[in-house]
Amino acid sequence: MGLTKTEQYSKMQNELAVILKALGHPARIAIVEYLLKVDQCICNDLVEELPLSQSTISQHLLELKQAGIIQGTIEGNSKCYCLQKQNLAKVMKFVSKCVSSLSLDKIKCC
Amino acid sequence: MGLTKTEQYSKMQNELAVILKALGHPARIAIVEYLLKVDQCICNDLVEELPLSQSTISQHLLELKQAGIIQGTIEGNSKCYCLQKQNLAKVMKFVSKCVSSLSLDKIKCC
DNA sequence: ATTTATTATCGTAATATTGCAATATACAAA
DNA sequence: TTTGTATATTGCAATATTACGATAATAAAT
Repeated sequence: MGLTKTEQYSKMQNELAVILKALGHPARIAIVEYLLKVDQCICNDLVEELPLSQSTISQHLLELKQAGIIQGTIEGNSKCYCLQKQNLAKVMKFVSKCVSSLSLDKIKCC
Repeated sequence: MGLTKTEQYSKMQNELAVILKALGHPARIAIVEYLLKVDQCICNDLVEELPLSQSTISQHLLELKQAGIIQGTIEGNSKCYCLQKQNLAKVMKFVSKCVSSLSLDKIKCC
């Protein structure tokens, strides 16, 4: 098999999974953290920052972009990348729902 | 290659990536949401809830457990699963850092 | 002791991911 | 027009993931 049964889950579950999966790699975490620090950057900045080749970083950027975590706009002969609020807010909402119900000690655990 | 260069990133970046990756699958999102609803459950409850075989669900539960998102304790001849606060809080902290810096409109974007 | 219920593990197949080098594309500047 | 800069794409190899059926392991119940 090797195929996720996407059609069996809700739209929200699939969307969340895509976003979280995109964030589920140390290089992409590093990219997001770098963007938090410098606000915006081009691909080449990351080539100097991370221990990966240019082509690999370009692919990680594409994955983050397709998940809606970053946006990239053409600027001259380079491309400016920055974070996108919307989808990070989705994760925030999900996780805070988890954590808040846990911290209220409502949950009877084992 | 096909191998993530784990040793090149910080401990925090790797830990976060593991947790987020574990949450990056609709079935595992569904499991977490189900646990939020029912507090605790056994594997068989999920077999009736999700469109997956018992063995597949068992593997998803293992992955969530290894990432520290849930815990499972033996209870008679079954196993009781429930959410674990600690690691969800880690994600929460990361994402809220992202979102807060974005919502403050501090970021100059493209 | 045997059956039943619950979960884990093994083996397998299909697909996806990770990473790089090489190449292609696009634009700016000389 | 050629050169340089920045990014994307392609092709490939190694590894990981997803899912299932079959089988094992464990404990409770009959």
